Amino acid sequence: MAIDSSASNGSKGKSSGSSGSPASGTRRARRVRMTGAERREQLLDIGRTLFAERGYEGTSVEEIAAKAGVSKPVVYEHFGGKEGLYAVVVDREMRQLLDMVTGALTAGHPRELLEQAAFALLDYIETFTDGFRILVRDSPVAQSTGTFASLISDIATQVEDILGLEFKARGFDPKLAPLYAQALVGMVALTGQWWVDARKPKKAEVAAHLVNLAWHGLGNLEPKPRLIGHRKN
Amino acid sequence: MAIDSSASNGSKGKSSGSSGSPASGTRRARRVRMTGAERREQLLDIGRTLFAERGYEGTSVEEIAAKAGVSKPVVYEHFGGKEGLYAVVVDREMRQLLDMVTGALTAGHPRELLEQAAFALLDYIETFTDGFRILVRDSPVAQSTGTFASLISDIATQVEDILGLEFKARGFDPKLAPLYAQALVGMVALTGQWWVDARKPKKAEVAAHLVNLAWHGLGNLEPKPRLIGHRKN
DNA sequence: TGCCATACTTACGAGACCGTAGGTTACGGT
DNA sequence: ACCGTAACCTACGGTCTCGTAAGTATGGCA
Repeated sequence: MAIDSSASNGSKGKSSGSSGSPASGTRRARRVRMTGAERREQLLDIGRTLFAERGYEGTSVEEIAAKAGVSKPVVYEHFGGKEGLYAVVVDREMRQLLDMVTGALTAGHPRELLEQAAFALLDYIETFTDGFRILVRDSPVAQSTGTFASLISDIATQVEDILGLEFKARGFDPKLAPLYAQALVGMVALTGQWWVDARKPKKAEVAAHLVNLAWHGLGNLEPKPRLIGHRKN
Repeated sequence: MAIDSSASNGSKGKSSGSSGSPASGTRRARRVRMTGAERREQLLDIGRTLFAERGYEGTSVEEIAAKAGVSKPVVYEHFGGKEGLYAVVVDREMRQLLDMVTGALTAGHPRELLEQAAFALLDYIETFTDGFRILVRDSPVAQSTGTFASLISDIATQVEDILGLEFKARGFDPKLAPLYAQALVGMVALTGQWWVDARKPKKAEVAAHLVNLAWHGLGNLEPKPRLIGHRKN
């Protein structure tokens, strides 16, 4: 419950490294038996992958353990069970996504905020695809919190606040802010979900077009939208 | 494989009706033993409800049978198994939704099309909430077809065609049509998902605002958007 | 070198669930 | 009143999975 370094060593099977600078403290690199923390991270990694591709119920503890090269009780030792592991995986992903999006929603002009948030979400999706897949799927445990819908709503709430202010300043009904917030977030989220598979335009371009649509509308689309902040990747 | 009447008698448990005009042909109303078709419809109804709230893997055949007041083999008799029943449920829902949306995408002006499609989706969500929940969840069987993503893509493809023409006429790159189509569909779909729970503004109003956003953009929002076609419910 | 904590294993109990074999009851026509 | 068919049931085999009990190896440290 304390470790939070996103180390994520991608070792699978039992192949051992060749040489190596000592990774942590006085420990040697080549070994089968891991530190508690190392094993924990490895299990989280594997769990995330499997949960992403098979869902919660479709993944068995034995499978996770096997892929990590250990036996079931190890998993129970670390996380108390399947739900425990799943909870940690989901929690970390939600944190990650929320941090990225929230971080993007701090600058100034609403249009910039929109642009940054859209880009941030796409960035998260690209970087943590498995996590995104897990969040999109339905969480069996913890209906109230932990759902993707609740996460989306969480983000939407932040957008709401921004929109609410803007609406007030422009004389619109602020009660409609949630609706528009939801629509905007939904637009970006589902576009992201689509973009996960068909990565046709580049991330920045997708973001630019999303902003274009959201800001100008179909009636006044710009032919060649550009992001204000210049991003490369 | 032939019945398609959406009768959906909501009988649960074993309580028998009181009086009653004969429902079909010469049969009496009060009876425990149903016709094959009746039982089939009932099982589909119950299955849809349970799948909607617990997901595919979270629902057991025994549970479905129990809720219908019969035993497992009846389910196997009708649908050959859990997957069979699920497949029929999903198929019907996809058909329903696709019909409604496709039907809404036949008129003339793009803006009208957008308006009608948005309304159609909201209408489907309101009327067949359970079905929508099932479609939104992930289908375990049949990865290629049957997924919500594929359905969304299916709808998005139709929107693509419309947008593609419009883009060409306006001198935009038609290759971007998929992106904008996905964004629009995503906007409406996730707003609908949100609206399922918090039914705050009325359906028509939501549709009007969605059209407002999609058409004018945040930069040129109309204060009081109205639907062109006047709908009541 | 021997000890001891930590990492890890084998083996198993308990329960859930799918799917089926074979038998039973009610309904409708004759 | 009888009989066949369609609807339905009890009971069970087999598989899968979670979770636990009890025992084994490994590696640092006195």
